[in-house]
Order: sequence, then structure tokens, then C-alpha cells
Amino acid sequence: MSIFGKLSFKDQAFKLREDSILDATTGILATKGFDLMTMDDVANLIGISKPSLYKHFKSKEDLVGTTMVRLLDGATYQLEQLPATLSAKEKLSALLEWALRVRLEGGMPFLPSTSAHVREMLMRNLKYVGKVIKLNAKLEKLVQQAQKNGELSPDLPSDVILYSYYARTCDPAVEYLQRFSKMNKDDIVKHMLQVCFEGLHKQV
Amino acid sequence: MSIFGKLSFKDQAFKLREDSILDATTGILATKGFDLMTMDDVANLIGISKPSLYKHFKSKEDLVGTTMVRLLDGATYQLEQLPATLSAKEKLSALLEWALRVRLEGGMPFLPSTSAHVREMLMRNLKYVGKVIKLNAKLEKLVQQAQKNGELSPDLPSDVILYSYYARTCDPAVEYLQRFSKMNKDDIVKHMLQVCFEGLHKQV
DNA sequence: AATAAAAGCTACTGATTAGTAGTAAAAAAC
DNA sequence: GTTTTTTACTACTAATCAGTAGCTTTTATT
Repeated sequence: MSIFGKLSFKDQAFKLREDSILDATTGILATKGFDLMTMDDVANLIGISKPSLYKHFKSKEDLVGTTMVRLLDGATYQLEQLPATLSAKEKLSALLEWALRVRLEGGMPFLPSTSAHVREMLMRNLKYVGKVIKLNAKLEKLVQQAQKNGELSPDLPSDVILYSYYARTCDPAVEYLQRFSKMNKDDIVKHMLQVCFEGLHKQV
Repeated sequence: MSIFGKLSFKDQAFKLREDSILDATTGILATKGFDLMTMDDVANLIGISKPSLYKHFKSKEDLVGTTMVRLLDGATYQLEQLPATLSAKEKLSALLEWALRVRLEGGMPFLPSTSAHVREMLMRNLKYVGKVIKLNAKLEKLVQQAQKNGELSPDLPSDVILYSYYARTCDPAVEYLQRFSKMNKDDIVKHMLQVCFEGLHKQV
């Protein structure tokens, strides 16, 4: 085996472990949140020591930033994979459904909404900010398009719709339904989508 | 002045300061959240020392618990004060409006949804739990009543409506609109109510 | 005014945790 | 098989923060 091949294999293993670190971080962030997550938590969960963890990420901020970037990449990828035949509103609905399902699998930490401290930290992360802006622009366009073609309310300012849409991806009602109502995942998703687009009122 | 009178005056001052401690705590919780709020933050904000703070509350847990109980009492009071002529849905709407306005004034820390850690802590607080259960029962009744009389969707399980309703009181879209759109408070409230009950879809 | 009591404060303790120094073990190179 | 290099770990440091001991100042009482 050539040196190049071996190096490549080693790099591959390194990358694999990095992914498992990000998986662990995602899970811990989802349950404990940023402030209570310790670097020891992450290291212990995947069975390495803290200094080994610091070989991959230079700080807690770096680790969480990278985790959030990967999450954003996932969302962007999902959006791009959607069939072009879908309408603007259908795309928004499909992406929200994806986000809700990720969360129901215990995967989505919803940090930025939680605390000003975390938001500021992420805003210092240029890679994260860049990707947020890009995704935001795409979603903004979809919202405006859906308003124009009458799928979403033209009476509401588009930022109200956009921010409310974001808020639904981290709606705590999901956890309550999972925890207290023991409703199955499909039903939770179905109802959350209805509440998002149709509201709580009686349908006509 | 009698001893009794003096004691009563002192007690009154004590109660007054306790209120100002709770005010400070509410504000700090709203901005920094539980984990990042320090007892020194609270003490410094109102210009007393930490040991003086501990004269009023025996622990951080106690302080935050009392703060949340006062908040719950406020909500319950609001609900009770509403004119009996209002329908079930109108009452729910009015209470949500009140909660949103409190938040827009920087007053409402939305803890329980934020982190499992904080939720567990509050669940150990019997006074808090008792009041939550009582308020929850009232709101549950209103939801079911509104579904029966056709004001709210009878297709949705009532717990979906109830949890979604709770979620709206701490919807992060409010902060985003305030921060990035610089929309005035009345418009934010108006739009959030519309989104809650009518959803994002075009109205018919 | 002298004394007693209450209130408040400075300066500490102990626990936690991000981040690191320096050593042990394993793998690679020769 | 010996040396070099990489990898990983144990055990530390420095900072933060909840909670407290014990002193000081103010206020009330006689």
C-alpha cells in the first residue's frame, strides 16, 4: 500500500471520528443545551479523552459551531434535493417536515432561539453566518413566491411568515406531544404542519 | 408608633425589596436564561450584596421558582379578570395577547420549554407544579369548549391545540421581529395572533 | 449616651469545567 | 530490533459561581 493510500486511510478514519463527535454533540445539545453540555460529556459519550477531542476542535465554541454548520448543510441539501415540480409552499412544507422528523429522532438542537449568549457566539462564526444568510435568502424567496401565487397569506409581512416558519422548526409543542401525549411521530408531524399553515381555527 | 406598626412597616419594606428582586430576576432570566444568570447579577442589578439576597431566597432554585410562581399568578389573574361575555376562543386570544405584551416589555422568561434541566428543577417545586396544573386545567377546558362551539378546529386533538397555544406564548419569532424588523409592538402582537389562529395560509 | 440587635457587606470555600502540560503507549520508519 | 513519530491519556491550571462565615455599620432601645 502506498504512503498516499495509508495517509488517505488515516485521514478517512480521522474524518469518521470527527463525524461521530458531531453526532454526539448534536445529541447532547438537543437534550442539555449549550451551557450545560461539557466537553467531558462529549468525550465520554464516544469513549475518548478530552485532549483527543481538542485534537479535532480547538474549543467548545468551535465544536458547536461546526455542529451547527453541518446541520445547516443538511437543511440546505434537503431543500436542493426537493423535486422542482413542487410549489413554493410545498417546498417550505417539505423542509419543515424534514426538520421536525430530524428533531423527533433526537437530532436537532435548536440553539439560536434559546439564548442571546449562544446566538452571539454563532454570529461570530463566519462560516455559520454565511450559510445562514444563504439559506435565509432561499427561504425568503420561497415565502415571497408563495405569497404571490396565493399559497401563503399576502396580508402578512413576509418576515412575519419567515420568522414564524423558523419558529415552527423548533416548536416546543413537539417535545410536549412526544413526552406527554405519546403520539406517534407521523401524527405529530401531520398535526404540526396543519397548525403551522392552517392555524388553530376551524377549517372552512 | 406601636411596635406592631413598626414591624409592619419593616415587613412592608422587606416585601417591596423582594418584589424588586423578583423584577430583576425576571429581566435577567428573559435575557440570559437560567444557566447564565448568576446570583451576583441579580444582587448587583438592584444594588445589594449576595448575602442580602440570600436573606430573601435560600437558593438560586428558590429564587427562580418564586419568580416563575409570580409569573403564573399573573397569568391566572389575567384570565380571571377577563369579562365573562368573551367566548372561549376570545379568552384564549386575550390571554395570549397579554403574554406577548409582557414579553415585548422584556418581562417574560420562557424557561420550561428551554431546557430539560430547568424543567426538572421547576417540577420539583410543588407550589409551581400545583399552579401549573390548575392553570393548565382551565386552559384545557377553554380549548375543548372552543372546539365544541366551532371556534377552534375540531379535527385537531385538543392537546395539539393546547401545546401549540403554549408554544405561541414563547415563540421566538417575537424576538426576531422586534430585533430585525423593528416592527412596533402592536403590529407584532396583531400578526402573532393571526399566525397563531389562522396560520400562514391565505385567508379565504 | 450606652447598649443591644438587626442588616449588610467583604472575603472566603468548594465544586465545576474549559483548556493544557507533560508522560505513556502504540505505530512507523529504518 | 532500535529509533522516531504519532496518538492518547492522566493529572493539572485558571476561572467562574453557588453558597457562607464572620466582621462592620446602622438602627432601635433604654
